[in-house]
Amino acid sequence: MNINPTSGKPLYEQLMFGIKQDILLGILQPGDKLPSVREMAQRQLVNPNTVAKAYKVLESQEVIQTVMGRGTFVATHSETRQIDARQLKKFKTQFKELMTEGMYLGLTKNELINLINEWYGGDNSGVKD
Amino acid sequence: MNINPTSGKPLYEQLMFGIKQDILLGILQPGDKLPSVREMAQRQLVNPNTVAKAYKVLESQEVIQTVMGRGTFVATHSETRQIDARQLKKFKTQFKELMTEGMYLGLTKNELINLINEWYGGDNSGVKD
Amino acid sequence: MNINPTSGKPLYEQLMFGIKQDILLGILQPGDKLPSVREMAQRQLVNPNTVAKAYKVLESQEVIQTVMGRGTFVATHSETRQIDARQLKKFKTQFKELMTEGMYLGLTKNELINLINEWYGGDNSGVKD
Amino acid sequence: MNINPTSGKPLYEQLMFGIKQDILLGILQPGDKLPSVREMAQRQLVNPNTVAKAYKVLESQEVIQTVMGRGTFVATHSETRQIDARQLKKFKTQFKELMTEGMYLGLTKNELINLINEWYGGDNSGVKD
DNA sequence: GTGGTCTAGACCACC
DNA sequence: GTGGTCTAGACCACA
Repeated sequence: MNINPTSGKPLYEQLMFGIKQDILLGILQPGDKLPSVREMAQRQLVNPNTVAKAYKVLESQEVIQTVMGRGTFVATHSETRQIDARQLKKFKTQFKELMTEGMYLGLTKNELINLINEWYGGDNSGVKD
Repeated sequence: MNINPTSGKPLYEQLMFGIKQDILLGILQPGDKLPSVREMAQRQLVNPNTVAKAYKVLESQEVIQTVMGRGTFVATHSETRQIDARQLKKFKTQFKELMTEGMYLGLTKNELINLINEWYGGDNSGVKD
Repeated sequence: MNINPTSGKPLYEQLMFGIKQDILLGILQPGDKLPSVREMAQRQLVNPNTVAKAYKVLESQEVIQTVMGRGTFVATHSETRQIDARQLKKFKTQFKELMTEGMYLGLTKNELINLINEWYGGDNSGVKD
Repeated sequence: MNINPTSGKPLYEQLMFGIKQDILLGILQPGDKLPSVREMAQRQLVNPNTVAKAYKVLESQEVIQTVMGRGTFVATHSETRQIDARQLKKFKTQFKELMTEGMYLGLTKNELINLINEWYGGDNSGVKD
C-alpha cells in the first residue's frame, strides 16, 4: 500500500483503497487486527486524523470493525452485508464515466471488457491483453 | 446531457463527461460546432466561467478545438491520435480502484459487462467470456 | 505561408509572420507587389478585415508600403528604418521568456545559443544540431 | 519577481514566468514550498484566482506539485524528465517567429547571445561562434 | 458575435 | 491552514 500525496486523491481514500485491496488479495484475513491509528499514521507518513477518518468510513461500510479498547479488525465477510443502493448508484455512475474515459484513450469496448475479465479472474483463457 | 448541481461532482466535470459521451454516441460529429460558452451556460443553468473551464480542459485533452472569435468545435483527431501514456496510467489506476469497489459491492463480472453494453451497443464479437 | 486558425495565435499575426518570412527568404523582394487584401483573404481563407489589419500593422512597421490606387509593395530595406525602442524592449522580454521556456523543455543554454547560430546562418561549421 | 498589470501580458503568465525563472536561478529549490495562493495574491497585488490559475498551469507542466491541504511545492522532476514533443514543437515555432522579428529589428547574433548570458551566467564552453 | 482574462467574494473538502 | 469550485459581473482582443 502506497500513499501518494500529490495524486490529487484524498489521502483517506487512498488508505481505504489500500486496505480493501489487501483484504481482497488475502494479505489481510477476516479477523486480522489492523495497525492502530497512530501506528498506521507513522507507517504511511500521514496525519493520525487522516487514518482515523479512513477507519471510520471503512467501518460504516462494514469492511472493518472496531472493538472498543481492543482495536480494529477486518470484518468477517460472511455477515449479512446488504448492498447500499446509494453506493451502488454511485458506483455505476463512476463506472460509466470511467468507461467513457477509456474509450477516449483509444481503448475499444472489447478491450475494456477484457480488462474486466482479467480482474475478475476466473476464465482468462484467450483473453487479449 | 444533464447537469446535476447536487451530485457532489464538479459541474465542469459533468459537462466534460456529457460532451464526451455525446461524441461517442455520435450526437456530436467531428467538426460540429459546440454551443458558445454563453449559450451552453444558459442551457445548463451554470455560470459561463464553468462552461469555459470545461471547454478549456477538453481542449487540452484534444477532444475539442477552439477558434478564437468563431467558436468551439469537435476535434477531428485525424491520424495522429496517439495514446497519452500518462493518461493511460491514470486510467488503469482508477480502473483498479473501481474494480475493487465493485467487488466489495458484490457486483458480478456480467453485470459490469452489461453496463458497458447498455451504453455502447451490444456487439461483443471477439470478446471471450 | 500557412494559417492555422486553431493555434491560438491571432490570424493577423500569423499573416504578418508569413509575409516577413517570405521577405527574409527572398520569396518576396523589395518592390514586389503583394496580393490585394481581397485576394490574400481568398487564398488564406480568412476574413478581408484580418488581412487589412495585418497589412496595416506591417505598414506601421515599415515592412510594406501602400500606394493609394496602385496596391501594396514590399518596402525597400535600405530606407532609414530606425529601431523602435518600444518594439525592441518588447522583443527582449519575449526573448528572455522564450529562453526560459526552452531551458524548461530540457534544452541547455548551449543548445539555445546553437539554435541562434543556426538561424543567423553565417558560420555554422561545427554547430551541433 | 514583479507583476506589471499594464504590460498587456496576462498576469497569470507573468506569475508563471517569474516562478520558472526563480527556479532556474536557484532562488527556489526542488521541494521548496511556494507561498500559498492567498499569500502570493497579497504579495503580488492580484486576485487569488489569478494565482491559482498560474499554479494550476504550472502543475500541468510538472513544474510544481500541489498537496491538497498542505500547499504547493517545487517539483522534483527526478529521473523521468522526458521532453514533451508537443511542447518542443511549439517552442521551435515560437523560436522561428521570434528570430524573424529579431532580424527585422536589426539585432545581431551576438546581441542575442549576450542576452542569454546576461540571464543565465557566462559559461560558453562548447559553443561555437 | 466569440473566447480570454481578471476581480470580488462565497462555500467546500481535505489535512 | 490549504487548494478546488462556483458565481456574478466586468473588460478586452479577435474575427
